[in-house]
Amino acid sequence: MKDQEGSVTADDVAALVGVSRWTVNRAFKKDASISAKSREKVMKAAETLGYVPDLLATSLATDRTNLVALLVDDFANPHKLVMMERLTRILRKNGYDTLLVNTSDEEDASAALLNASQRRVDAAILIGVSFNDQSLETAIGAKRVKKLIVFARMSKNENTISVCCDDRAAMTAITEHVFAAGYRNPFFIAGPQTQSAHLQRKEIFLSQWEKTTGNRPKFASVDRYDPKLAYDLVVQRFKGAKQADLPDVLVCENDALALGACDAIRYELGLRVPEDIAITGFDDVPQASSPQYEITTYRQPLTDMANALVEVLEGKKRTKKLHAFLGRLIIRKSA
Amino acid sequence: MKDQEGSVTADDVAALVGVSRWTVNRAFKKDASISAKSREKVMKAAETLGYVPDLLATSLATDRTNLVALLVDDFANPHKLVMMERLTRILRKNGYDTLLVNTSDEEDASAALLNASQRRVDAAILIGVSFNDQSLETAIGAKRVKKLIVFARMSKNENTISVCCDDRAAMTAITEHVFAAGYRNPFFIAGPQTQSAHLQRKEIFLSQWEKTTGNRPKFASVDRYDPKLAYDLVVQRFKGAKQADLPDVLVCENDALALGACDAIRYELGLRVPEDIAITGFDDVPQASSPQYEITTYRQPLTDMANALVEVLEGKKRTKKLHAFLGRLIIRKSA
DNA sequence: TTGTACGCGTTATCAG
DNA sequence: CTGATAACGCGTACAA
Repeated sequence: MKDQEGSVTADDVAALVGVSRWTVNRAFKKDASISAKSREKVMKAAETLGYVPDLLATSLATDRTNLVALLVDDFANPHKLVMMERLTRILRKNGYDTLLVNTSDEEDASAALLNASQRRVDAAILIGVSFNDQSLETAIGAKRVKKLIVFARMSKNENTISVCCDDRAAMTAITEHVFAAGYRNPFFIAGPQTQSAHLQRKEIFLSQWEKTTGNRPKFASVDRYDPKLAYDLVVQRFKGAKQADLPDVLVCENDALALGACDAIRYELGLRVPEDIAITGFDDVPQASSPQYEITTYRQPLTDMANALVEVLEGKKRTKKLHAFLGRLIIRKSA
Repeated sequence: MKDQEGSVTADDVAALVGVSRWTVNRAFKKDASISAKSREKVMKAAETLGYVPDLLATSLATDRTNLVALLVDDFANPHKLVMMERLTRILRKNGYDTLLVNTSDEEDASAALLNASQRRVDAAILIGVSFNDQSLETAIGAKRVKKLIVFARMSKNENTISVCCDDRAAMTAITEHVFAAGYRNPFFIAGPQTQSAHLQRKEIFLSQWEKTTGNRPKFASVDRYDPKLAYDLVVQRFKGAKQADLPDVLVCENDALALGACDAIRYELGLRVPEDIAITGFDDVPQASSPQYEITTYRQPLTDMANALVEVLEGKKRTKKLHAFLGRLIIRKSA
């Protein structure tokens, strides 16, 4: 026999006030036809009883959960922390709660997604990368997930909506800056290459650079956005290389890679940044502005993007497949 | 008129198989009395129809959601990313989903907590710091939250369960190491001081050091676990100070602070780490092992802690108020 | 403005 | 082992 069992229902309040349960419900509904007097009485009683509507029951009845699943897979990328903070805050401000789904473990990924769908999330938001194209298809195919949104990336998938930064404008700005700064021998470090959640940064940079200078830069990619992997890549690729074979600037797909690359240049190649090899990143993670790094980077308009995301959730925006926003180039010392 | 409306219910499956809805349900329940044959038929039909039990309805009926709220407030601390990854993964492995609640905005905090409780989470897990003592009290008082667990911290609150690292053992190890390494003039940098989710590191270090050497170290604290704040603190406190007034080691409450302090020593004071001033941290965040920092730190047994957390959720562990685990000192170059 | 069936999809429990 | 009834807490639609 537990205490009074925490669960106060609308009936309890109704009984106390002396009205029907539905009147109580109306009191909690924004634009319901109820007399101010009734509402006031109800609210007061609710207060003393500690009643609040049960979202579980509400969701079950309305088929709207106000819950979204946030699928994340690369926890090694510090930018994820920034994104999560911004997204959860703005979503909450708009009445949404966030289910954090860790899909870094391939096996669990589909199970996790399935589970989220079983909770009838209003939408699934991908802010990961290497999310299995296959299970994504499955999820959509089964229509279990009402909306699938790819955040901060493009998606070629037909059934998906992308809310992201305008990569073309961004990389153009970076390219122009790098060129104007006098660098002539860039090397591009890319992240994982997937179909479902794609980034065009590499392609855009390569073609822009080729258009400008006539030659196509070399590049390489790593499997995850993990500074350590970028570190290893730089070591393996450039340690002991002849001066002539070294690039004069490393254009990185994002800061996570840039940070690792920067460490490698200094501690493994024994060279200086930017004097010997310059670096650019993307995202403007907090670390990028640390005096140790001072990475020249590009800041995504996260708030705009998050707000657009909300609009997509509410169905305000037309079912446009792509919502792209302009960010800002942040010039620091690294390039 | 939407398509077939995604929502396949047990009734649909039942109709297809030619049994009652309850038989279908039993097929999905681990230890239900149902013939193997029936189950097989049901499962096959479910597969083709794409049926999975609805967790909303299940929760409503069972009063168990298998959902926990993760309350986070200091997103500037990179260790949070590590914790979130570990927790979500282990929770999921044990059948729990995670609601990520951002409480960094004071105003939203209580609303967010209330909202989580309206979803009937099985427990609320605090991995933040400056969580408002007041709203915590409110939450517990209203009995809206069944279990309140403070992760990676101590809590003086009676109605709370702590799952954390043994700070006494940890700080003892750090103290001994620092002393053995020959440092004699330490300065402690602490984080925010709250009641609800407390850390004893400062107190323990101060008393241990005093016991060993006879003098009590000086210390200072910042409002958030943000490298930038530690950076500013070091600058403000030591920039331009006389050699004699400088400590020979900065013992930091965690890596977030250590990283910022390290930057300040090098870039603002123009000194070397560890030659001029050494540093120790806590948590062993990924960055701490970067060649730029090489921070001597202490790694919490996160997996053990997460598993203990699960046991608390399942009610296996006695309602012990505190569950502490032993971590490991990681010695690097910074001290 | 207020009150009344009925349904949302599942589980617990009892009858057959 | 299987079918049926009640209940979880609330929303919609309609009637009063």
